[in-house]
Amino acid sequence: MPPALGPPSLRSSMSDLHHDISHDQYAVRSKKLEEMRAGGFDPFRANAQQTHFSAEALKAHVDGQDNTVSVKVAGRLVVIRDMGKSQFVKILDQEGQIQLYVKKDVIGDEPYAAFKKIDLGDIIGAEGTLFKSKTGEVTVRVEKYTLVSKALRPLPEKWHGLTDSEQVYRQRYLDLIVNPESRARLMMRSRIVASIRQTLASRKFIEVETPVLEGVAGGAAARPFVTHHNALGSDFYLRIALELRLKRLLVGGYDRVFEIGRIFRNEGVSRKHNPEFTMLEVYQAYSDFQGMMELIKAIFHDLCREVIGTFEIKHAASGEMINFAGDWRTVRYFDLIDAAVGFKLSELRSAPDYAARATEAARTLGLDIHSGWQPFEIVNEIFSKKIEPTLIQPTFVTHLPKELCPLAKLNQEDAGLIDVFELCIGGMEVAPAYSEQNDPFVQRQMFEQQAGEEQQKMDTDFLLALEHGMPPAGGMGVGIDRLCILLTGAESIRDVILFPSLRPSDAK
RNA sequence: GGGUCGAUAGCUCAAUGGUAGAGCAGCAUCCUUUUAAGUUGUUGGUUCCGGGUUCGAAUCCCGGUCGACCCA
Repeated sequence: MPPALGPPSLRSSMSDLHHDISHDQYAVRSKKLEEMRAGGFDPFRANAQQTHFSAEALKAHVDGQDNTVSVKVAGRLVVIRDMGKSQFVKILDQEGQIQLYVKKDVIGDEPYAAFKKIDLGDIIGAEGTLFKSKTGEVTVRVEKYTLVSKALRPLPEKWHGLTDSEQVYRQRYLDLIVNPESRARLMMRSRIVASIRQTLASRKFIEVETPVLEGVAGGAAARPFVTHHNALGSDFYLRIALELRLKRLLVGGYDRVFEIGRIFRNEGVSRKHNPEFTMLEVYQAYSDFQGMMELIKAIFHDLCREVIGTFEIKHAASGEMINFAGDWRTVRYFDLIDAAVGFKLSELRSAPDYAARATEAARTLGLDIHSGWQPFEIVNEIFSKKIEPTLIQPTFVTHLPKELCPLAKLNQEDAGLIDVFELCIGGMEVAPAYSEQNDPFVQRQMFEQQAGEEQQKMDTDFLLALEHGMPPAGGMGVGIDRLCILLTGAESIRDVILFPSLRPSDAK
C-alpha cells in the first residue's frame, strides 16, 4: 500500500485517507496476518520443534567447530537487526535469549521475503547450525524457520522495558518478556519452592493438600474471606492458616507432614502484605521447637547452596550483608525487651503495675499505646516496632509470652511463656515455630483464655481430634513470599508474586 | 481507612496558563557478521474520566477512577 502523500491539509481531502494504517500497529499486524492466511499459511495452525532451550543451545556449540551442531529452537522475537539481505534477530525462551542469523541465500528468496514481514513479538521456530559470530556470540545459522504465532500488539520499548507498575502487575506477561530482572526474580521463586520441597522430601516429610474452604477459619488470628456453597447451603471461610488441618494428620499417624499452600487474609494490602499469600507449614512428630531450628537452618543452607549460590545476601533496605552460614543467634524475647526499654521490665511481669510500667516504657520509646491494651500487647508493640526491624541477621527469638499463641506448649519453668521461636531475618518475621500443644485440656483453656484484640476462633472439631491423642511434635510456618523477598532482594511482596492482588479494572 | 505523589503517542519520557515534542516501536528507503546495529525520510494524540476558573488549560481548582509510597 502506498503511503499517503502531501501535507495533511491536502491529504485530508484524499478519499483513501482512512486506508493509511501505518501508524496503527495493531492494524498493520492484522493486515499481515490476513495476507498470510489469504496466501494459504496460518501461523496459528503451525507448530515448531524445540530440541534445545536457548541456554542449552549456547552450551552445545563446540569452540572452533562452527556449523557442526544442529539445533531446533523456538521463542519470541525480541530483537531484529535487519541488514537488507541478512538479519540478526534474537528470540526469547524460558531460559533466555539466543541470536539467530537469517541469510537470504541460505533460506531462499521467498522464505526470506516472508521473514522480512515478521514483527517484533512474533513467535517462531528455527532450525540450523551453531556458529560463533565475528563478535564472539554463539548464533544459530538458520536454515529453516516457521512462524507459529502472530503478535497483533507491539512489545513495550526494548531498552527501558516496562516501568509502569500497574501494567507490570496487570500484564505480567509483558514484564516477563521485556524485564529480565523480573524474569529472573520470579523464576527464582519457583526454584526456592522446589528446593524446599526437596529438602523436606529428603527428610521423609509427606506433602499433603488440605481444604481451602473451611467451616471455621482457625489456626491464626485474622479476618477471613467469606464465601457461600450453594449445594451445601452454607457459608465457608477461606483458610487463614494450615495448622489445624495438618495437626489432625499427626493424630492420624502421618508423623512428618507439610503443605505449601495459599492462605487468605481479608486485610490491608501493602509492601509486605498481599490478601492471598503462600505459606509452608511443617509438622514433625517426636520433635519440638528446637528440632525446627535445625530444620529451618537446613532449609536455608540448601537454598543458599543450590539456589542462591552464596551464604551471604545483601539486605535491600539496610545494605547490610545477611550471613546464613555459621551459628544463628538465639535470644530470649524478654532479654530483647529489657535491652530496648533500658531496665528489667521482665521482672515486673507479675507486679500489679506491670501494665502501667510497660505503657510508660513504650511511650518513652515514642510508641502510640492504646489505653485498653493488655500488657502482652504493649510489650509486643515494643517488640514489633523497635526490635524486630533491627534483627537483620538470622535470629531465633525464644520464650515468647503465652498470650501470643494459644497453640504452643507452655514452658516447663515459666508457665507464662511458651516453647517457641520466632525466626527474624532482615527485620521481618520469617518463620514462627512451636513445640505443639497436644494436651486437649490445656488447649481448650488456651482458646478460652485468649485476650486482646487478635483472638483465634475455637475449632471444637480440632479439640475432638486432640482428645484422640496427638503425638508431641515440633511445627513451623514459613511465609514463602517474605522468604522470596529476602532471598531475591525484592522491595515489595508484589515483586515476588506473579499476579498480585489489584482492584479489578476493565480490560481495554 | 487517612496523608503525599502520579496518570501525556504502542512503550520510555519532555512541554512558564499561549501551535503538545523526542527516543524506541511503526511505515517507507539503503545495507549479507549485527550487539540499544547503522542510514535517509515519515505517520501517529479524547494529554485517565467528569465538571469548573480563564480570552485561552496537559498545566490552576473541585469531584471521580486506577496506581505508587508513607501511616493506621
